[in-house]
Amino acid sequence: MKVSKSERTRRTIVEAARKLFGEKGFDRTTVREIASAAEIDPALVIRYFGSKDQLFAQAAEFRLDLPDVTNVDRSRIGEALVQHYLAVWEGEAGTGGLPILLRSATSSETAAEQMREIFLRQVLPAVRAIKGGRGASRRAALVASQLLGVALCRYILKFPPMVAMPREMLVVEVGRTIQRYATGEDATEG
Amino acid sequence: MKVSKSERTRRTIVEAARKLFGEKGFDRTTVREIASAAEIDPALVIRYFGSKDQLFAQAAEFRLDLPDVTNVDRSRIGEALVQHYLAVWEGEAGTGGLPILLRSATSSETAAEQMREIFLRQVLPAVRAIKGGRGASRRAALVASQLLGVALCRYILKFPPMVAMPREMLVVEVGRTIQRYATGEDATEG
DNA sequence: ATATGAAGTCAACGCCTGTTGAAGTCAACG
DNA sequence: CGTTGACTTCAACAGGCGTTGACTTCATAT
Repeated sequence: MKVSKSERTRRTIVEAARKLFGEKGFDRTTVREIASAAEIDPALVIRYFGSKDQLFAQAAEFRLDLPDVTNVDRSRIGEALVQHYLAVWEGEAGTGGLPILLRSATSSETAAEQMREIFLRQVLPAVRAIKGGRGASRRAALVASQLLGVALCRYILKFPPMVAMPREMLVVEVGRTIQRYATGEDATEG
Repeated sequence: MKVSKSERTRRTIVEAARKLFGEKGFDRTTVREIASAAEIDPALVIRYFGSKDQLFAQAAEFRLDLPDVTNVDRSRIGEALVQHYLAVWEGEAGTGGLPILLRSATSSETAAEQMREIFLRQVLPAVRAIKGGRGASRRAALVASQLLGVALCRYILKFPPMVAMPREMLVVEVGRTIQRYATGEDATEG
């Protein structure tokens, strides 16, 4: 079963939208720009997705896919999480859901709400799986704060030392923090 | 020497601008809204500040005023920094420079550049003062990532557990992380 | 009282935005 | 060939934006 022509255009539009939303955020991306990048008419964007907001909602959808850490060396859980997280950010190269949301969530309540959803449905369960208990939601929030902070400084604000830092160093340094937040205990040395 | 009338209006405008920029970011705040909040004509805003961008630049200016930690118990430097940082955020209640910049820096390169300036001129020197050495800029970047991440989750994205967490708990938990990043060593217990 | 200059208002410009409905194109099918 | 139906374009609307220049208001100083 081949994909219909309309389905192909839909995807072209979403791809263009992802790229632009991820680079400039919701407000600074216009329907006309998206259409131009997809080499079609602006009206078609609306016809396919109803409105700019609905297109954004669709473009921003994604799964964080935190790795299963139940069979990872317990003292290396933090590193494993950071490793995966950075790979997600660098892999999707501006077309992924996280950059899109982070770029827009500081000024759009809708996007902020989507971030809270992701925290609730994807980060919190993962942290709970590592170590349950009454403090799980707090620990998850601390984990999220450190991970989002790293992405903010490295990929969005582009603080030079943060950009220059090799990935492995981040994995080790930030990994230790995540380890403590997620498990409640410090990582053992080297 | 009394303040002239024009000076008073100038300040009214900046105050209104600070409030709105801090709540909704640069793009979603209009000159007309600012004027309306200041109870004057939109044209006056431009007359006084030249353009919306110049008004923003002025409204976003601020000093982080990181405390002098040279005479603080060395094992409590992290806590002291977090304590001060949270006080800044909660004190300025949406009218301070940091919320304004953070709300806009994800989609405005100008605002992002201002954030890099603050990192360079205010955070980096403070971290260097605690412990110099070749890794100071990296450690400062890690400090910034954690602090900005906390503000993002607590004041902007409003992750419920992060909002609910008492300030003292944040000071202790995040303080430990900042302690390690800033000094290169862990905090001693209790 | 009248002139002066600052302080503030008004209406409008040109531009860009998301969105709409009618018209057009083109391949598939009777 | 002619007609359908999916796919796409075109031109335009209504509204909001930052910004401008001419006008009014008003306190002050001569």
